[in-house]
Order: sequence, then structure tokens, then C-alpha cells
Amino acid sequence: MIFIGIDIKMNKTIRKRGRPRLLDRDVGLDVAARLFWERGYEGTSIADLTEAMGVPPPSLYATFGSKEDLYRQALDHISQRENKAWLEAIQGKMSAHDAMAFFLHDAAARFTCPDKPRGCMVLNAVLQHAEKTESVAQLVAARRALGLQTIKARFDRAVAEGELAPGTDTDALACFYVVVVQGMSAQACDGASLATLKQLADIALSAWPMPAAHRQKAIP
Amino acid sequence: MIFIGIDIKMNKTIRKRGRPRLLDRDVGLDVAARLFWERGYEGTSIADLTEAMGVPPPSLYATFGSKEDLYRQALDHISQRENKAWLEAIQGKMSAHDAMAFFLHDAAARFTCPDKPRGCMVLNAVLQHAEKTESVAQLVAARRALGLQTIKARFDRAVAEGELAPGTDTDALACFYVVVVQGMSAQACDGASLATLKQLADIALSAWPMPAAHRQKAIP
DNA sequence: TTATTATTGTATCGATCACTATTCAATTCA
DNA sequence: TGAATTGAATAGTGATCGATACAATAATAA
Repeated sequence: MIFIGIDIKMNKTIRKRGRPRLLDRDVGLDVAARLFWERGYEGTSIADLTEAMGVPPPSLYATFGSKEDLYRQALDHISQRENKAWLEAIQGKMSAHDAMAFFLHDAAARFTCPDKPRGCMVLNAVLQHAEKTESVAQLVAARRALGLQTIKARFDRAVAEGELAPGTDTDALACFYVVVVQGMSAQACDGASLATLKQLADIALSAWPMPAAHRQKAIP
Repeated sequence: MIFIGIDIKMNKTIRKRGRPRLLDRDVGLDVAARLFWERGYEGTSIADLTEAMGVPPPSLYATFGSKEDLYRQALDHISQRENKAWLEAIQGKMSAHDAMAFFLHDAAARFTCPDKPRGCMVLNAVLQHAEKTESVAQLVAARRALGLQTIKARFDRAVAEGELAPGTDTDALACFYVVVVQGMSAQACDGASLATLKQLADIALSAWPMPAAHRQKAIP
């Protein structure tokens, strides 16, 4: 007899009573995330999802709830995988400048990875949308806002640590780099190459504010 | 008797024989453009459009063809209005730097105009989409590519005129500024203020390449 | 075994999608 | 005036949308 169960909190197990599920949750989320990433929320139908997962609709609904619930879970699923590296860089010990350099170049690489959809699943998602998709739009917008806040917090730290001049407008600077990565995502969707994205990442980094001591007019 | 006709090429007029049309073409395009702009292509239904125009579906189809045709025409309609100012700036006599400054600040103003949808109708449109929307995606992608090409051409001119150093990577530089305006559009959709967009436009302009004579390391 | 429970598989549900066949009304031309 | 022409208005088309009702199936519990 094969024991199948799910560990929940301290060795406590729950044995399933009824017929076992055909659909593995993580596999389903991988499939869903890929489709949503590629086609967007409105562009992905339940039929697309069930076909790709190889299960009938009731299985999908039993496992994930509604289409919106599935989208939310797929976002969480992918975010954990995609945000890990740059989040550690941003919140780690390297300088804010180096962290942003890593952030942009890492994004360039991820946005053009051959075995994934182009661009970012979140950055350009549900910007234009039907009224009935408002709640989903707010969902992704909140994630974008979280990213912006994370970067601003790092810049605030850089000001506190003296890397950036006191009085630096960290809101605007954070928004600038989010705008850059957001535009990079869009350009990746339009087919921009890794090389192009890396070049413009460097251009964006050249806008890094100089310490006050070294500030001067560029053109005499 | 009231004469109603359409002037076509040199005073030649066409008198309509049948029942006059209820739907004015330009009014319909204004309505359609606004809806597509706000909700995107997939997020706007024919029912939305006919209701907003106040005409039944057959009138819409008689005037504009298909939904995709209408989208294309609405794009043309809006593009003429929205692109005029910055296109003249880019192709006019002012320096490439000043033209880009105008371009970005004009975009910031247009993307946050209170009586229009936020952001740009084209820049963030149909990036993620269903397979059946592929032709529409290519339509807007081609428009974005045209904008990119226009800016690159201006930078090439700036190199030829000596404003930019010989050997400047105009492709990457053009892509950078397109990325910035594209990200600005996305941030505008997310609610960024005019002031914020203008600030980050200035940051983006600070990445403008210095003439070779004045180039130096920013941090010792 | 028998009962209980949960999930699968099938066949949808009503609503909405883009789109149109048909009929009626309004205009011009002869 | 009457015929021809053209668009409006009604009422749909089949397809697809997200989501489910229902019954057969497969597991555990008693």
C-alpha cells in the first residue's frame, strides 16, 4: 500500500479520503503561469488552460477556484522564482548602484530567455482592460507598486548610508528605474535582443546621480 | 433643399442616393479610439462600441468593416492628433537633445491629461494577447517600431551634424528613450502624477551622451 | 463488504463574443 | 409620382466565454 498524504504543520498529516486528484497543483500553476504570461489574463481562456493541463474544467476549478484565483496563484508561483535573485541583490550588501546594475542586466537576461515567454509577466499586464477585469488589474498594479516601493526603500537606504547625496529624490529615481525595466519588458515582447537590452540598461545606469562633490555641467 | 455631399479630389462631389448615414465617421472613430485606448483591443467589445456610438451593430460594420478594421482606423485617427507635435519637434530644427526633452515632457503631459485615458494608446497595447489577436498585435508593434525608427533617424542626423559623437550607438540610444516613454505610459496607467513623470523624464535626459571632449569618470 | 467521501468525466448552463440576414425606412433619380 | 438605392432597426447566427450539475469512479473508513 502506498501512502499519499500532505504534511501540514509538525508531522500532522491529512489522508485524502476520496478519489485522488489527477492534477498536481505545482504543475498546473506552471502551465497556467506560462499561458497567462504569454497571452495575458483576458487572452487566456479556461479552455486553453484545461487543455494545456490535460484535465477537465471541474478539476481546474476544484484545485484553483476561479480564473482570477488561478491567476493570483500563478502570479505568486512565478514571482517566487523570478524575483528571488534581484530581490536578494537589492536587499543585500552590494551598493545601490551595483544592485541596480544587477537588477537591470538580470532583467535583460530574463526577459529574453529562450525557454520562457518574452518580457515580464507582471510589468505590462492588464494595463488596458475591460471594466470587469478591474480587480485583476488592481492585483497586478499592486505588485508593480510593491516593486517600486522595494527599489525606493533601497535608495532611501543608500541616502542614509551616504552612497546617494542627501535630498536625493528617491521617489523619482526609483520610478525612473522601474520605468526603464518596464519599458525593457515591453521591448522584449516586441523582439528586442539581449544585447540591445543590456546596452540600454547601461545607458540607464549612466543616469545614476553623481555624488555632489563631482557634479558639474556636462556642456560648457 | 440642403445639399449634403463629400468633396473628393478637385470639387468633384458625390451625392448619396440612399438613406443618409446616422453615424458620422469621425465621431465614431473618436468614440472607438477612446474605448480601445482605455480598455484595449481584447477588452473592448462590439457591444461596448455600438452602445457608446449609439448605433446598432450593422451601422458600425457598414461604416468600419470589422472590429480589427475599426481598431486600425481608430489608431490612424488618434495618431494624427497625438503624434503631430512631437513629430514636428523631432524632425524640425531644434537640437536632438532639445527635441528629446520636448518629446519626453510632452509625453508626460499627454499621458496624464485629465480628459483622456491615461498613458499611450499604442505603447502598451496588445503586448500579451491570445493567438487569434496576433494580427492586431503586429499592427501596434509595427507602429511602435515606426516610432523607434523615427527617433533613431533623428539621432543619426545628430551624429551627422556633430551634435552626437561619431560612433554613437544610435540604435541603443533610441531604444533607451523609447523604453523610457513606454515605461512612462505604463506608470501613467498605474496612476503616476505629471510631476513624477516630468522628474523621471529629466533623469532620463541626464543620460544624454556627453561630447567626447567632456567625457570623464563620474566616480573617482 | 458496505458506506462515505472526493474527484473525474460528460454534458452542459446562461451570458457574451464578433458578426449578419432580413425587413423597413429614407433618400435620390427618372 | 414610382423605381432604385442605401442605411437603420430588429432579431437573430454559431462560437466561445467562465463556470457547473450530475453521475460514474476510486479512494478511505467502518
